[in-house]
Amino acid sequence: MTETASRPTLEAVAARAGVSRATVSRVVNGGEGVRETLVERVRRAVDELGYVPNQAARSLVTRRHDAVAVVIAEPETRVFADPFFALQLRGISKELTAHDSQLVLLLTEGREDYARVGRYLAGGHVDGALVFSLHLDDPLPGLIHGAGVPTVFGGRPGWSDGTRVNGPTVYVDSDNRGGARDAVRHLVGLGRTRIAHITGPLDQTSAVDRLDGFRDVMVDADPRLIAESDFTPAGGERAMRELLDRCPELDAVFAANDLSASGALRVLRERRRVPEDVAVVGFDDMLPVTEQTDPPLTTVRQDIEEMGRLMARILLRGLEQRGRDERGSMGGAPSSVVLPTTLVRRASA
Amino acid sequence: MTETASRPTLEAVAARAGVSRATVSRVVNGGEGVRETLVERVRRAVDELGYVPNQAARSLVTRRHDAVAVVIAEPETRVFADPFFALQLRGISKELTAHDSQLVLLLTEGREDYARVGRYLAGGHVDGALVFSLHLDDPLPGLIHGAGVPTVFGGRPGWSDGTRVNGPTVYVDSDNRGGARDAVRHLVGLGRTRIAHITGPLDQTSAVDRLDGFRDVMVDADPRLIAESDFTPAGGERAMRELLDRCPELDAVFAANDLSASGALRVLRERRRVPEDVAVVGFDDMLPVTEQTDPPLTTVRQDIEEMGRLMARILLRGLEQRGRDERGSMGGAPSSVVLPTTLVRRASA
DNA sequence: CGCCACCTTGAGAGCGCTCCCACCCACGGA
DNA sequence: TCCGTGGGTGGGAGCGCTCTCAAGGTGGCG
Repeated sequence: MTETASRPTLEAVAARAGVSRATVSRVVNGGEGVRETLVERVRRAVDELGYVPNQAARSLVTRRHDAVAVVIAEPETRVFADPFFALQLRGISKELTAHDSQLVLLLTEGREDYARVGRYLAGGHVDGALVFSLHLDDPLPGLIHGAGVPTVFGGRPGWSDGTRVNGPTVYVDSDNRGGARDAVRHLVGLGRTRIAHITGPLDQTSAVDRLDGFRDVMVDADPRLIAESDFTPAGGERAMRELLDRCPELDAVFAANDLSASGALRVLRERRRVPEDVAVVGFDDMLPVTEQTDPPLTTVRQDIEEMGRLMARILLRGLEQRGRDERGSMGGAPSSVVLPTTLVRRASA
Repeated sequence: MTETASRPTLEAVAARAGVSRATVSRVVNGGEGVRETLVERVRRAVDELGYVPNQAARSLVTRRHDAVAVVIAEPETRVFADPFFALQLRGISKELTAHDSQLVLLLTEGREDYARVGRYLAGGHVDGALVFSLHLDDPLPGLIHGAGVPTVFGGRPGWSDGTRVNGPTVYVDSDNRGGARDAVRHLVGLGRTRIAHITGPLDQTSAVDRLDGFRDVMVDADPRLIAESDFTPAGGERAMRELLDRCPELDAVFAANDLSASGALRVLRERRRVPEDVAVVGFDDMLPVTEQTDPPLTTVRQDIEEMGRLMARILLRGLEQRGRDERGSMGGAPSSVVLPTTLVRRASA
């Protein structure tokens, strides 16, 4: 804890450089249309005084904040057990930094917090928002729409009745369905015929999409070969036991994520040989998990950091646009992006 | 991406409620010294108009931001592989939320980013900072001190020459040394005599402290029983192999964290029985790791979320103090806190 | 009945900045 | 020589809020 010195103002710099506030302001903001000698002089004054613009004063007039909120709506502890968000945050952070924007992190603990988030966003503290981890029928998109803040979602928001609440929604997502298809096709290509699926929590579109991808390939899959789970290792164990009970003859498992695959693998190791008897494929390619399972896990890679970066990029581009044409030319409304996935072969399948 | 409506101002609320701006301001900020009937009236006007105070305008005059920066200075990818930060963030977030403060996240990628962080902090955008993951001789504390921002560190900062750069530094840390002692004593209590230690990266005070704790108990430990590592599972594997080579007769291992313990365990499983031949203790009690190793890992628990919460609490308290006595009464300068750890017995030792 | 004290309210200044607009000063062409 | 043009500069308003201070109203007490 140390003392804050009172910081120099534009006025002070102007006085020192012997020019007006307006000129200093121009220099500080790029120096367009100011004689080179003056620019020099002002720059020197800025350095000497250690001047740093007061962001509050600036925002007050520009109505820009150079800040973006990142909303992580995930009450469950699970989130913190996997590096998913950390990676996305990292991608976001990099992109925002490159655009001199700040990252305001809003973590919610259950839906009671939604009101707070809504209030904050409506309060015009940030230029835009990046929102994660929505569940089916989540009220957050509606809330955010109400707040009137430009937003990009991480993962496709979904509603159980298939409608969109309002307006177009921009999101960045992985090609979960396509990736799942690739995974299952790979198993088929290995000659497996009794392929099981351990799902994620089906109130998340990513889990639903992966299940759909599974079904795309296994068109009339025996329902006993599908076990609902929750993306956790423990859940994966449970589901795997269930599957083995119901269908001892299964010869492959596609788990909706690496974590649940690792749980499944633990169970399988006691009763089967992997991949000889049962081949296993995961999803995500979370390195610390996939490389250290026994055997190493074949999985579907998605570039999580890139997703984060892309979300930020799309949002910032939208904000720029919006700033440029004062009265919304419908020109380049940003649209959603679905990133491709790739199958990563390791030993488990 | 949606449109921002122009938001109502204090003025508008005042007009609607038929009072002055000053009165509305009073009500919005707690309503002290305003007649109850007026408070009512203003509150209603606020609701009807959906008024939300403009933070920029407010900060401009109060010089407070109700925002705290969280600086995570960790270039290595490793960070994102363990839930450590996520948990701390969560604790911090909870505490800040309870005090209506926002969390501005500053992630750095290597030291090139330090200047940016320094500039940001010096820019007076936030009321204080919480800083993590310092390494030995890290320039960040100096930078931050220069910026004059009240700061609480996560983990004890350290300098190789044993000095502090300047002024008193406030930090929150676990009792790494004491926890390590407990772990090793537990192994001794189990009758183990040839106890090895897998260290963390020794440019971090936590790793050094744990090593010191190990040495406190194993006063003249054979240096061959100490293997330097890096807190990762892979590093743990490597170190374990090294130890087994050098000292095949070892009968216990204290790993500086759970991740490296899990790596060690993987190696041990192939060559020894755990815990019969070799007992293993970790550190952190990272549930997703400790509960799923084979066998489940005995470890030293630290309450990471609580550390985060405490850091925030100390910082906020300091800020309050500081606000109260305009000219720093030396009264209650906040001081560092070291949290106790507890040994959690599972099957590995 | 008058005076003083206290509580509530409003007026107004000003936080530090941006941005519009008017001004000044070369210039160049008529 | 005079006026028009245009780039460079400064003046000043105002963003939305807080906070000081003075004005007004009320009650208690002499």
